[in-house]
Amino acid sequence: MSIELRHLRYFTVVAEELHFHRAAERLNIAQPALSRAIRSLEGDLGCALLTRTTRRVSLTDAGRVFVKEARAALHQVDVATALARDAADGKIGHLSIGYMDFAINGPLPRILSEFRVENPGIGAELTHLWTERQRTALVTGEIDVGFMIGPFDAAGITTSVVARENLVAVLPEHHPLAARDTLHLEDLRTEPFVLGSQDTWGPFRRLIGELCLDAGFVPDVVQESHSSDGIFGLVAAGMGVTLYVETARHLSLRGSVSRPLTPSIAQIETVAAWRSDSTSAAVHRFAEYASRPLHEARHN
Amino acid sequence: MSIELRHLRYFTVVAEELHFHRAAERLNIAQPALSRAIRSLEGDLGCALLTRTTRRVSLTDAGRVFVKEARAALHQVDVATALARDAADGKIGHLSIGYMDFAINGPLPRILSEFRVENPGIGAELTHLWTERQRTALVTGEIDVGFMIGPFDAAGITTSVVARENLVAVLPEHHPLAARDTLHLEDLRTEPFVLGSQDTWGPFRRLIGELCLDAGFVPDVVQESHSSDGIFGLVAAGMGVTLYVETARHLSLRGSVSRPLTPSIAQIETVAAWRSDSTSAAVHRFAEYASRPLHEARHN
DNA sequence: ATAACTTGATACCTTATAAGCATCAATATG
DNA sequence: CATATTGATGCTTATAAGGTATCAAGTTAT
Repeated sequence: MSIELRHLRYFTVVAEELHFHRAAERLNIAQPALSRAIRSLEGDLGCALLTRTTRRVSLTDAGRVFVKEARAALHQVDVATALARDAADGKIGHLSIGYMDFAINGPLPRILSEFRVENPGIGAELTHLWTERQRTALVTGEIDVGFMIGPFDAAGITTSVVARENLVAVLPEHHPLAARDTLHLEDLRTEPFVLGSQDTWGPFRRLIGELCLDAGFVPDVVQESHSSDGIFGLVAAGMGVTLYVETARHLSLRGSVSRPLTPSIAQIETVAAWRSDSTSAAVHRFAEYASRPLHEARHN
Repeated sequence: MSIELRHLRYFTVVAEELHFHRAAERLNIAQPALSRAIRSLEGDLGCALLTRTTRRVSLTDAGRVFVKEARAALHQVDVATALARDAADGKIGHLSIGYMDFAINGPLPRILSEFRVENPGIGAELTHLWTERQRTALVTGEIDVGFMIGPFDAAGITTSVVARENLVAVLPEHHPLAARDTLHLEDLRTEPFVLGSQDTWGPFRRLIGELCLDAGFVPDVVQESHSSDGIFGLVAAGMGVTLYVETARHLSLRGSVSRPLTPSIAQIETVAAWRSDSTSAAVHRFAEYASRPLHEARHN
């Protein structure tokens, strides 16, 4: 027979007691069973761990070394079980989170920091991915949770709206329209537009296209950029105007200003999304946070 | 049932194969036995380690954590067995060695360094103890090996002569007798003597007393010192002469000179001693070195 | 010196449990 | 829809772990 934890458990107690009867009592077994178990252990090791006279038991050098290491092994098993249970409870784990600009400039930092405080054992890895890329990454398992423009209805995916924001117009700071407190979308009819590139800002581009159509014009897109920073930079440079979510106010807008659109023509939803069948307890824990009522998650 | 190494061994293989049949084959057991063992492990842990469809097996978060830790535990057991065997073979261990001046200035450094090179796993702790103190320390187990003035015949103690040296006379460098190449013991009849203190240099003092008596005089001891350095210092200061073993030549003797005694009147034995019944393999290994034929151990 | 006690080992038997075999249900695959 | 693959289940057997009684060797007390 090979060495089993039973042997280690027994031996560590014998090494402590240096007395088979007392050790057997502590272990709730009979003394002969203990004697045999230790002999079998010694047989497997191929060396004596104890020197026994009929009256006294003492550790050999090998025994002294072995108790120490055996205790370490037993402890390692305890660690293994404890960590497995923690992992199952979601106390430890790992989350791969995808995010896009609206989320990272909006609700994500607060959700994430609260989550990290209450779940210090869960590591999070953030990856910047545009909305449509996140949708496939979720399905392939590349990311566990995605923060994207909603809505996103797909089989096997659960979503939760983490922000619902109005649109604002963003203008170069010396633009004539910047003099007004609020704007109508129609006011932008003849303005050149700076928008996110079609491939990476697809859903938002489509939404804006629809809204403009409703307002009776097709936006004249003169510049595109992949990043929010790029868009704001182009606006600040006077290349055109753009539409963005309210969180734009939180960004540093050197050279550009944002103006609310009246009446409120649309609300942009940012949703958190995860696989409904996720076995990861870390995801379940995170889902709780992302599912908290919106009024807790909003600043406005 | 509690968790056993069997469970860890099985699970790590299943986690590698992600296939019960292949894993069972590698483990040389039947697949149902493996299925049951893993389920029992999961039961003990209180959480699932694997998600199984009838077609595919994959690790849960807990499973991923657990394989890692389980492998560490198994490795720790391997380490424990390997170290126990090494300890039994005397490849690792610890030696507490007592020494007195003649030994540390003579054969001990060479023996010890050879031993350390060939037995890197055995740690040695050196303690300076005068001969008689070593004899009790050996019996009480305070030290494992002693290097002392021989002979030492006692029940349960094995000794080996590691050096056999002639006496030399040590004189202040400007002493009239220093002009001669060799001396007779009788030449020192009227000289003041510097000797080791009676309590710590007992055996050597007695020996010198006897030799002087044989030569027809009682040495006039004017100064005593506990240490060799002290004795040589006093001699160099012109306080008197002393007798020492030949290794004195290897000491830095500023202000003192040594002269062979003719005819050779006695040989001082330095012996290594250890308990004959020592269970320590490290002691057995060391005993081999200390028992090597004397001609290998001598420089003169 | 000897009786009484303590301690680990042994013999024999029982119980627990791990493993094997045959088979099943679920589900991919062509 | 037939076939093959996969993990689970029921039943039986084999193994080994445990218990009781007892022993032999050594220690302690009288």
